[in-house]
Amino acid sequence: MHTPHMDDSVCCGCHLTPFCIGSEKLRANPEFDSLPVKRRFVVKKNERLIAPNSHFQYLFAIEKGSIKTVQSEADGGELIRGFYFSGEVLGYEAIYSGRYHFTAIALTETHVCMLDYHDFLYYLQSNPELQQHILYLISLQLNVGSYLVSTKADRKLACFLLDLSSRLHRAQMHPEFQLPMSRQDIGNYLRLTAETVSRTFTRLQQNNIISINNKKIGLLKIDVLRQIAEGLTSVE
Amino acid sequence: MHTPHMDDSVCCGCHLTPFCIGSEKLRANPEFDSLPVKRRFVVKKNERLIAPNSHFQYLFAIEKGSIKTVQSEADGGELIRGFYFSGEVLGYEAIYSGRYHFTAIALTETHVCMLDYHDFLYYLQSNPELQQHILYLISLQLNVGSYLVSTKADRKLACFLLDLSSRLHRAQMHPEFQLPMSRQDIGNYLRLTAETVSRTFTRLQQNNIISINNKKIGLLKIDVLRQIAEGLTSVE
DNA sequence: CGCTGGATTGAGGCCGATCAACTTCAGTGG
DNA sequence: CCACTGAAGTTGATCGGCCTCAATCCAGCG
Repeated sequence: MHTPHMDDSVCCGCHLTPFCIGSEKLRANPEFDSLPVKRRFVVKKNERLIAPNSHFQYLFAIEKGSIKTVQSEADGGELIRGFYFSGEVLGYEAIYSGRYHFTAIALTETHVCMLDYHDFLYYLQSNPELQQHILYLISLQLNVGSYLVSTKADRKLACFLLDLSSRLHRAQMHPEFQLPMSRQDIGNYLRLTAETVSRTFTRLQQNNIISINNKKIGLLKIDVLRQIAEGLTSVE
Repeated sequence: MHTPHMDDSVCCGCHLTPFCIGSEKLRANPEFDSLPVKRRFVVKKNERLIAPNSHFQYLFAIEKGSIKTVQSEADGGELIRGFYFSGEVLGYEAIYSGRYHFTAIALTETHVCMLDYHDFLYYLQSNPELQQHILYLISLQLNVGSYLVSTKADRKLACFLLDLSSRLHRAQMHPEFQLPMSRQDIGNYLRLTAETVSRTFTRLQQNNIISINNKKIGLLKIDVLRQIAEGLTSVE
């Protein structure tokens, strides 16, 4: 991990905020402890947050920014396991094995909170609401990226764009947004080549379903995009 | 759900057994409560355990047998989301939405325990060890089926067979086993056609990497199979 | 201004889907 | 026990979509 510098800005929150310092609830009931946040810091673009195969110790809450987790394959290829955006929590996959079987890299400047997992477990004991909430969050995680199994490229990309449009802005659906990752990253995630991603974007644009200008995406016909995402239509 | 009949046989356990009736630990410390098991019953082959889109209320622990979860798609196709075998627990995916977005069907006669989720949460409060254990189990679940994103058919199937060989017998790796599901089910899970599954099996057999006789599988060269699973080699 | 890496576009080949024929298997009833 | 039947599995021929490789375009930046 590159030497991160501490973050003294105002926290804009994450999925664990209800249990964290300064939440409404905790201010009203100072007898409750807050989540044991180890420290907050900033990871710069293209810097590494987690080294591959390193020992699992922390969950990372992303306050602001975007992260990719990358698994290098035996054949030399790189597989992107997931993208994580503002508000989301990263690291659950590593609990079972005690190791992060991936590298985590910031796609944009990213503000992160570290939560020591053992402290977290200890805090969990005294907080049944968090017990329920954490099961909810991991359950959500189990359903993320289920569209990866689609076979058609246009379907995968339609799902991907719809997914991004709601996750990039803290679950608020936005029809316009900036792609934080490259075509290659998208391809590595969806198991397509960058060329196929590019071609499919072009076709979607030619049909006026999306607009695309480098990394700037606009969803023009969301209903059509949803139909493609469900496999009911194709482009061209 | 078809009218299930109660199971009065001896329990052979599941991933939650350490917290359940009759475990070593609980017999030694009778002051601890046991997990609130609602009831045990048997689901016959091809019968339904969970109706599609039904309200989430229970986690299901599979004591013995095999289950598939099926999601019907808008285009009429059927996607198999997962297979569950002896010892495994089914239902985490439904926590976040409060609904099972799938059908669960028994592939073979299956013995199941129902756990009411609200009772489970209540029990969880008083049991930090279970808190830790359940996070471990769901973390494991997050990593199941990660090989689905492979692009090549032989690679998917190699991963699938290795996965099955260890999961079918309570995490004990067995080089010989019986496939509980059809070629079509395998295809729907791996996003291949039944024809491709059949052809790939045949090629693996011709190279003496596996033996296959209808549903009976033997893994002859596990090291080679692992290489294929990692994308280092192909068949033929 | 040229450099560099990402993005786009084009031509050709391969793998898995599709469609169809055939074989094998499991279950049923005579 | 065998004959029948429908489902599951295998095998073959063809087609199409994505990959591959290569050239070009473009944006950001010194």
